[in-house]
Amino acid sequence: MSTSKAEATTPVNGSLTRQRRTYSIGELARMFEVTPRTIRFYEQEGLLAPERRGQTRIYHEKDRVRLKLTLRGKRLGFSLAEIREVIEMYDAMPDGNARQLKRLLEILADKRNNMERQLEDIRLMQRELDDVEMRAREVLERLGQD
Amino acid sequence: MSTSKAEATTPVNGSLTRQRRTYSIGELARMFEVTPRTIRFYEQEGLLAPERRGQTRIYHEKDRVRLKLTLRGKRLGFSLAEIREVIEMYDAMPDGNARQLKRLLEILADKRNNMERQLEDIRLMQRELDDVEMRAREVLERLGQD
DNA sequence: GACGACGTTGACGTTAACGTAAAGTGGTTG
DNA sequence: CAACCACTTTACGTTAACGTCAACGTCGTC
Repeated sequence: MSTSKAEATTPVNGSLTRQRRTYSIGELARMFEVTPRTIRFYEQEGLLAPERRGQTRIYHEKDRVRLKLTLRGKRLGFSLAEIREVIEMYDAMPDGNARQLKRLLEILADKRNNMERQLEDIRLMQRELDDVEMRAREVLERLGQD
Repeated sequence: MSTSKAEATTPVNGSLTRQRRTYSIGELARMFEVTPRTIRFYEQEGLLAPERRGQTRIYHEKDRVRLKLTLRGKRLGFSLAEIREVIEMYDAMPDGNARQLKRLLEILADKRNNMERQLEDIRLMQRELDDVEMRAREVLERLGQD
């Protein structure tokens, strides 16, 4: 998990007021700094279901958003299976039966707990980092003086 | 990544005012809800270096803290290799040369960026969860009325 | 002194999440 | 038309992080 910056938000809509609705796999890959292989793998795992023009995949806004959510979920440590579960339930929502919906709410509560824990972890970890950094700077100081 | 609760903080110091300094591998495992195998693996990967009484491992407070930090790091998505890198540099700090220390500060800055990004991710994810939950509740409502 | 609980070291197995290489298709461009 | 992309499928390879199993040693106790 190294540093990077790109988040690939909504495109800036260069000319007209609602266009550029589709993407190739390569475009999407560059946008999010993943490989096409990764995107195909996500499809194979049921996280994406792009349109097909013949053999080649055509991605729309919806697919892009899904990919974005998927990658965000990954950064938060969710497995692809977990992410898929939520996505599937979300898609099945309109006609979902009560049991399914309650199950979904359970999962969401679980994720929420997870988020809370991570927030706490982050706070603690930041303190640790502060501490280590302080010590490191002190040592550096002394090295400079001698 | 499922839900659980134990964090295994400092023991409550039952009788005297500074005791219970060592742990067996099994105790530690139960404390943090991992298997002994996991703990041995972390040692093999250079994250722990417990004392040995003959063959058997003896863990002190220091080791327990390290394990705690390691697991926290894991929950935040760091690899064992990354965690080890930080631990090693931390240990080598007192006599670390300037280059090493600067490298450490770089790594820390990197982790910090990571934390920031995760905070943002969590905020965004929480909104998504809110949204999904709302819709789910709406659908449930309608199911109840009809 | 047999038994069970706990510890030890190998060594091989497993899963998730891709990487990589091979071999083919379809379009456009000099 | 040949060369070059970008895309496709199939399939085997790889890495991290353990799980699992075998075979053994060491206590305490019944």
